[in-house]
Amino acid sequence: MATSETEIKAEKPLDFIRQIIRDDLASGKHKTPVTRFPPEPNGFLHIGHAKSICLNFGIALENNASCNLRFDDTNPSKEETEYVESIKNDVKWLGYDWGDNLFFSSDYFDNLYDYAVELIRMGKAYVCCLDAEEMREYRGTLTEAGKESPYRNRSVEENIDLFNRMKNGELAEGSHVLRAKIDMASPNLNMRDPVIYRIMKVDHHRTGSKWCIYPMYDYTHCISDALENITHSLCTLEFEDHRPLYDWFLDVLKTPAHPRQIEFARLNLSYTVMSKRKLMQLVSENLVSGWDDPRMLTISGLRRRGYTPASIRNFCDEIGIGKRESWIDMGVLENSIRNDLNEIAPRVMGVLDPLKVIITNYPEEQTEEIEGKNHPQKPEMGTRKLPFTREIYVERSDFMEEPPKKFFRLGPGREVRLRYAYFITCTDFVKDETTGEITEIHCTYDPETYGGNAPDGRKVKGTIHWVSAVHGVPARIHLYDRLFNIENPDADKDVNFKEHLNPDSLTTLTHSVVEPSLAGSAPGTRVQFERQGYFCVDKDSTDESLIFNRTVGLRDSWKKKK
RNA sequence: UGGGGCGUAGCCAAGCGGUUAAGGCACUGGGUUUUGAUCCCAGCAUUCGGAGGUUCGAAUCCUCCCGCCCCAGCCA
Repeated sequence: MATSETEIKAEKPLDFIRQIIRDDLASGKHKTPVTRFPPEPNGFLHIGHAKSICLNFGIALENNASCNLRFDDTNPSKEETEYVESIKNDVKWLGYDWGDNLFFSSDYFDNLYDYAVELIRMGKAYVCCLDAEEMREYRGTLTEAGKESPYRNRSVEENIDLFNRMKNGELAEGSHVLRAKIDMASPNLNMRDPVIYRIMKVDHHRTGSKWCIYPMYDYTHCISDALENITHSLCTLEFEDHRPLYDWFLDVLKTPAHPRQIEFARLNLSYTVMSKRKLMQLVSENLVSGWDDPRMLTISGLRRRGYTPASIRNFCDEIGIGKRESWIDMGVLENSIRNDLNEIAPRVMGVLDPLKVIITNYPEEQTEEIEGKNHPQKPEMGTRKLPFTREIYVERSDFMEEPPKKFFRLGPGREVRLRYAYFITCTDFVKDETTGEITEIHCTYDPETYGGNAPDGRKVKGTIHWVSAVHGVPARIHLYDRLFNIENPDADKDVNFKEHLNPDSLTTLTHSVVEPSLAGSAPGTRVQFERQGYFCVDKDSTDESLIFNRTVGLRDSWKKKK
């Protein structure tokens, strides 16, 4: 087992980042890699973050190295402790461990301040009094160089004094910023004297009221990486233009280490949105039930939906790491959870939309205990007893009054197998003439077919699932479909993404009946309802009121054909 | 029309001057099956955005062209 796994890993080609790391190790540039996952605590983690988490922690694991969890908390106006806890929880749930390496950018506020003073002393930074509007004008455009700020050549002393007064809260928000002195004519806008500190008279979730100036991302991130001795700082493509700035700070400040920033493409999934802002909007406008709504592609949503950590890790592994902006089909994610659940989920029977069947030749008071396999390919998963009675429920969709030829289920005069039980033949049905609804069907069973085989060798094409009407346990079932009804809800800039919300993304079934072995199932329990799909007991489920969430349906080639 | 990136099948993605251009998803056909599931087997790019060039040999190197993405927050 261990051998075959390592063989598989050895065969799998390395992505370009792992190749770089392998080369850096081979050349002796680094003894061991150190990575980091740097979320901003301003929202919940989603499947896109999982890609980054699996990359960074995965590299650490493969190299027996460490990956730091660092909260990038430089903007106290947007960040909250609540998110810190949810993020830690989600990373842990995904199966990763940062050990003692839990950090916050705010841990480095003192260092960052000292480095800023050093920049000023070197004549590489200055306090600028341009307001936001003016600064934009001075910055120039994509095709025209910017103009130098009139404050660009203040003396070191004046800059030190002003920066000090910024820090001491003597100056108003927006009135002054500290800027790096680089090159207003650079074709890279990030190099046109970027702001490195701004005044924000806001309490910080960790440092309280200690600071009223806060450092900007570009300045903070590279130095934080250097202070933590990160070797490879992995981020998404939009930061490619920031790399020269990343390197500039570290070169000028001569930090003890100079990590290498490498950019990779972020994950895009069809039929969903991935930006934290939009997810936040869905939550705050109650378009979903919360961050953990099972339709949300947040880690907590996927967890509640029934996804396993392994399935998410496999998914991330499968989609690979590259620099092309790609769109992954939702089916790939669904496939990864099916693959995992197919192996581990016990099979059970549950009738989502019940239709009563009366087996007219079965004794009224009789109950038989029929044995069902918990997994047809894995006898080690054991068996369970299924009570069989004269009245049972079957799936409404398993009966048709006028079935087409290829319909291998119940219809007038047709014979099917009840899974693990008997062959039954439909003899009659009752229909509500006003609504046209079939209210019950009558069948006879063949006592010779106990267990599901006919001694005379006769075959049936269909096997359907069932639950005893007297022993069945009522349940509420949530069926989920994609949250949006078009592949890319963000594509059209003129149409709000919310216009594309799928009105049928949630279907609640309140009259479902499941087999009695499921009574009292604990939240988080995952099963396969045979012929239906994989389901997970919802966190709000109780012994009195069972709730199942459909994680994903089974592949259905019959539905496809229709 | 500045700068930085990216183009291999319907969707991902290997490939790193000499291979029949990996693999997965999807799709199609067949087999097994007491889940129309799973599993198994087979098929699925004479061609790598386009055009030239270098070379005995190019998806891989060079040139030009085309297309797409990102950048003008005191957000990250």
